[in-house]
Amino acid sequence: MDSKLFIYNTLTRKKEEFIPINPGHVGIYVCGPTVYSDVHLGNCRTFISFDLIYRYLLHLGFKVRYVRNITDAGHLEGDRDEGDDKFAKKAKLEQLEPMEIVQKYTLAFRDVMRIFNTLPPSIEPTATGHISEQIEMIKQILEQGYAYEINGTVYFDVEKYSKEYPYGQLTNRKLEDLLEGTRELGGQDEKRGRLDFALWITAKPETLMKWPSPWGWGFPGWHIECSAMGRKYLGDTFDIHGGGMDLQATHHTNEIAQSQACNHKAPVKYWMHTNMLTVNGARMSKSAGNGFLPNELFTGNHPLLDKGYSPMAVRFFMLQSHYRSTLDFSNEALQASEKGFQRLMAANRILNKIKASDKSTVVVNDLTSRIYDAMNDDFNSPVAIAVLFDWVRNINSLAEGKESITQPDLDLLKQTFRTIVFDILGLVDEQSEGSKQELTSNLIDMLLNMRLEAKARKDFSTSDKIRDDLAKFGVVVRDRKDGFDWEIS
RNA sequence: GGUACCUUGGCCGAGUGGCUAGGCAUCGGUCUGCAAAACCGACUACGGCGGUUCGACUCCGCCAGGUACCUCCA
Repeated sequence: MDSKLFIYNTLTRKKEEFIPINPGHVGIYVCGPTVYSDVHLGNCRTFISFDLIYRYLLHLGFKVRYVRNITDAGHLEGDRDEGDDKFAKKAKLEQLEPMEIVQKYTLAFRDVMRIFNTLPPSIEPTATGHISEQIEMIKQILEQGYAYEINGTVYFDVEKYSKEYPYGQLTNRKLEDLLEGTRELGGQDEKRGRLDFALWITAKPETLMKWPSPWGWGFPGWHIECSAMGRKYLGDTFDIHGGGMDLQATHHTNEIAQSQACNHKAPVKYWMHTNMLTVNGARMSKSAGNGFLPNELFTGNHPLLDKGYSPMAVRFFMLQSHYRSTLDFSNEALQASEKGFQRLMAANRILNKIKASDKSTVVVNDLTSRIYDAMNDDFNSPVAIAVLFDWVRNINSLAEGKESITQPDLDLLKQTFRTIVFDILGLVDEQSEGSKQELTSNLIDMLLNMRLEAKARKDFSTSDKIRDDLAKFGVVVRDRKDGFDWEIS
């Protein structure tokens, strides 16, 4: 492909041509979940978006190292340093060891990711597994004079840093504005500057997860893990760093500051941020209590849901909007996507029934080029899906003989269509999976062949009975000119 | 309060200075023993008020409404 890939870079607020640092290779870091509770659908959206991005980069032939961390340490509640550690708090609540909490929710997270058919990252590093790297980085930042220690806690000196580097560049803000916007913090604060944040936090007697450090027993601040692990696995400067938009202002801003202060290099070339999933216009979040758990969605067991939705219908729903747009979550929207998704899958099956002829009235290359145009424009999956639906129409017309296609073109169409749908968009035809399904499908075929015979001898009462009985089990039958078609509703 | 962003047809959602995605729903028609599916066709929108322009939904300004961030959250 000689067409160019463009990526919207939060740093410059523009779409920029993607030029990897090392030709042919891409290093990408995505902020993963904090595993002290179940991930909700909003979290899933971000990881599904980056899965699309990962898949497309792979498709383009890049050798990609995709790093997505698991945050399993630290994370104070509130910006004051007297907050509780999330893991310790949750551990107390569930009467478990903090690492039991971590294990439980890490496994649950991976299950959910698998259900949504996301590819596993190349490396999934944990914060607790990289304490020494984080301590090392903090030492380096201290040595360079961008941090200070007070009573075993190490703070990053934002004001000193901002004299040399643009601190608020990721959100296009000036330091003065940020200072102005900082709220009054109640109580005493040992930090020198209002914007300073902790790199290392001293352990209190009740702190459960703590490690020895040059500053005594403690645990790492939230932001340092990504700086340390990104550097370790992807280098001082790497290609893409991603995460949800909610991380942009604080987490990523501080990450840049730490890395820059330590390495004196911009850590990342392209910053990518995915937008929020909303419910009735408001952001889905843990604290707001409007989160949906994946399982509630699959089963429909939630007051706001009319019914359950399959994982692939949900994935498709998410891919139908652009990753930088908010996406509003509703029954109607979900149902529309579910039907569209089924139509797409049906077209894929119909593809197998098309017979080649001696000339083509459709231009397969149109599909290919339009898909690349869409995806190269900042991974525009909704436009790609629109193109796919134009071809759903073509595929149906081909099956009905209204259009014709040669064998080489048909082979190309099948290959292209499936590459897009399954490899790039990462969808799965849930209906055609597994051996049990195969048996079911054979049984249904058998019954429908009997029905065909009944119809041939005009025994419509029998043929209707077969159809109606199948309908009772949820099998929808459709007659076709050359036989039949069915699906499980 | 500060800083950004958003407002598209019944719903969801792309996008562009002129050629007006797509999905779902709805209404006609074709096909069918009936039904469904499929196909064909219809419905042609861009918050309000000004401005720039030959021309704006797309650019600028103001207003209204909304959202996010500034505090843990993808």
